[in-house]
Amino acid sequence: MYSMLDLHQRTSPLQWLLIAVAQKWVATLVCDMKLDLKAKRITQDPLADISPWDTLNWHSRQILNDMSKVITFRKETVSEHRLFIVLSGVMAVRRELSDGRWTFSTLFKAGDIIDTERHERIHQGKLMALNSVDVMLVTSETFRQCLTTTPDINRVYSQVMRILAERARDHITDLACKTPTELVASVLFEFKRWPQSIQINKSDTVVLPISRRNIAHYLGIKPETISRVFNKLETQQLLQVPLADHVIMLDAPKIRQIANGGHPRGQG
Amino acid sequence: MYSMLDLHQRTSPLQWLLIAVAQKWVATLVCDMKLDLKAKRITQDPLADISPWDTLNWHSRQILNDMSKVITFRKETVSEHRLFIVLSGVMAVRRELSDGRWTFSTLFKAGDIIDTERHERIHQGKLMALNSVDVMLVTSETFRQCLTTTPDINRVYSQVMRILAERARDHITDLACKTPTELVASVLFEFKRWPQSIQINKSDTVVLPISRRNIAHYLGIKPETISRVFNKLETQQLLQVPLADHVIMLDAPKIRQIANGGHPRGQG
DNA sequence: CGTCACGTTGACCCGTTTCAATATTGGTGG
DNA sequence: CCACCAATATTGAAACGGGTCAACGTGACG
Repeated sequence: MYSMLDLHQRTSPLQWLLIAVAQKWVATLVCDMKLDLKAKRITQDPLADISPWDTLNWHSRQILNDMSKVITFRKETVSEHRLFIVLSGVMAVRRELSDGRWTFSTLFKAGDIIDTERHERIHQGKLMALNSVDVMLVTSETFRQCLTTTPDINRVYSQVMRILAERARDHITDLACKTPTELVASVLFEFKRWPQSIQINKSDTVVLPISRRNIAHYLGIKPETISRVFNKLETQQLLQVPLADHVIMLDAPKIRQIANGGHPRGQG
Repeated sequence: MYSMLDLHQRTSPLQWLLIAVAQKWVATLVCDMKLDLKAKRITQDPLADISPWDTLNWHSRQILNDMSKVITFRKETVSEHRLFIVLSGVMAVRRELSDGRWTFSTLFKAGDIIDTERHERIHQGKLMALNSVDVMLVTSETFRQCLTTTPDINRVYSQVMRILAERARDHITDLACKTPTELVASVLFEFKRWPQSIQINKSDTVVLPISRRNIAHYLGIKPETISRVFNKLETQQLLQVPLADHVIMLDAPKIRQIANGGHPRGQG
């Protein structure tokens, strides 16, 4: 940049050309630097793009970033940490019965905060990464203190916790009354709302973020049943399954209707 | 009291008798007054006896009491309030599907805080009293502000919220993998942990705090199934059901084992 | 005494699980 | 690039479990 200013002092036609070329080159260089800076800023402030943490003011995010570090769980990893924010991927609480049956009681996606520190009771289940998962690790004491000192963070924290409680109640409702067909229809819409890792322009395409086997464990049914449900819905022209993890909703309203209880027992 | 002192000034045998009678009368009167005072204190500080709110210091409880009022929901009442602490009785979130099926997704007992204020989504289900329920009503703004200004209250609040989240995950696990027999066994222990309205000296007796019909809706099964399960467990000498809402555990360890997954499909 | 809600019992049957076999996918290394 | 393996997904057949429905018993209440 300084050399460019120097060039300006003594101008000749050739030099003008050189200057023009140099300017262009420098411009692209600066542009690249800006992009690089932006990329760097994003990696340093990963919450900026994740709802609802993007509603934090810059200062609050700065506090959070300063007290935390970003780490990655590889697929199938069990986390010993019990307090962090999910940045990408899917984590789950795996809970087991004594004879080996188990379920994913909760799924956590980007933006969710996982706060399952032990209180009096011991067994809470394992925290597992179903994908490669980026998380933002915070230390318990600092974070708890920060919740009392920074109302902005407390606001978002309690908002997320209430959304999670609401999702849990949704899930309970599903498990308690829905038939497998309705369960699958519901979970399609649940995944549809999630931030898709692969951006699909077709808005009616849902990318299943986890394997069907894991979906089955989340819904409390068997993988075979999920397969049969997809078959049935496909023959009814309600959806298409071009790939194992891609579902195209052909008749979203009808699927929505099924998800809300439109397929009780005794309707084939 | 003053008149009694007056009597003391001029003593005669008859007066002594009168004094004695009067003293006794006054004593019982004072005693009654003390009881009354104590009752009044309890009604003024209802959190003093309810875990985990009893761990609050006196000052914090005073703050909570000052900002709130105690009201009673009668049985079957639907509450429009969405933020309060349960003092006695059982409340539930009733959620429905479009075709009439419904479940109690969450049960709230004494000590639980109900904080289901709406965020972006609309339908969260109805808050219902399954009993006569005393609650401590707080105004949202005051309470939220208080959470930021009083760490003591914030501590208990987040403790309760985490316990509730944990209970939700328990419930999800139950619904997702357990057979009806295991569900019923589980719910017996859940109720066993609750503060019993009627104190039973026999520690192995569980008083069902809600009707079997409602238990069925909570567990996502039918009342008929619950009845059959009790029959089966009774013929296996594991428990006794002297009254419809009293269950005596004859073999608590075995029932515990069943609750944790000791009765999968295919075991009769 | 009638009504109503709740709980119980029995018979039947649909649907999900179970089990087994096969097809498909994805990853690894030659 | 292909072969190979493991994990996952699919398909079929059979069995059992809990849902459904109907009828009856019971207790609370006016």
